[in-house]
Amino acid sequence: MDELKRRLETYRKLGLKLTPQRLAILEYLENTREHPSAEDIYNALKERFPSMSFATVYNTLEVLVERGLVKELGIDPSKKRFDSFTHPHHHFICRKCGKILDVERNFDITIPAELSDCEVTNFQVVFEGLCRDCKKTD
Amino acid sequence: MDELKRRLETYRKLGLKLTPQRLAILEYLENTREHPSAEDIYNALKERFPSMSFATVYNTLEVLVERGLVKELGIDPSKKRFDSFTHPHHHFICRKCGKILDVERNFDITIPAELSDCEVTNFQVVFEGLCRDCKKTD
DNA sequence: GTGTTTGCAAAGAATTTGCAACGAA
DNA sequence: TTCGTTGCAAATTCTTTGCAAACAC
Repeated sequence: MDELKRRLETYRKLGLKLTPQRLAILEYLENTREHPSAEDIYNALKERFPSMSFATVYNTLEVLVERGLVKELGIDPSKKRFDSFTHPHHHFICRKCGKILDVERNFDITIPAELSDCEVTNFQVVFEGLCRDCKKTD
Repeated sequence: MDELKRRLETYRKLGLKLTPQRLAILEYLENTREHPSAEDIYNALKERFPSMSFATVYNTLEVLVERGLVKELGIDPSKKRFDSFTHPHHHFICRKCGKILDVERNFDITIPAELSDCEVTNFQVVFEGLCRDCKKTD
């Protein structure tokens, strides 16, 4: 399938070795909107790769983040979350269950003057509250 | 001084016991714009309270966050940061040194339709990039 | 006095590292 | 063959917890 070829291409361009584990991690990230943590990824893949270790997940994520293929989110204070959807977009986090939702709307935000001596590479709006499900059981 | 009285008042209203450690932590948080981590707070206070433990810092922070006196920031993926400046405001984080700056400008943001079934309690804009100092040594 | 908070040490989560064996190029 | 990657286990870092002693009220 095309998808696989694209992934192979992507990796090759970055000069990374194409191990099955790496392909699986990238594939998993690209096919979820769940903003998984390292543990989520590990759990999702351990059936297919019973011998895979956490270190591999962390190593791969580190490389992917370095190369800009994946974003590391600092939204959840309890652990890192990862997002392969790198178009600029925004997030909502449920303060009860921790679910993170994408917000794809555009906000018209100009870099404030007080940051004029910083190099601002991007920004995102983080909404916080209760998601639909947690609102019910509040 | 007035400051001390105010802090005592604040605590009393919340029904919290006024231990010297707690007063010191709240005082420290109120007098810094550094968005310190638990460790920063511990280090800053261990001279005055050589016997104070990390547990006390964490306990106190937990209580302060619960009562809304302090905000827990999820901006820094490597650890929790705390902010006693509870007016709604925004942040910039340096992706190199981790410094967090306040951005007090107002942004005109309306809750997007896709979050209409969530209860959005607040939002903040997070800017990311290199601070003035790190820009130089990039 | 009573019930909370402290301090300590130990446990627990999340993440990182060292290193030998492995495998993609 | 070569050098980057994997897997394991151990180490680190950050945070939480259990419990007896101390202290605010």
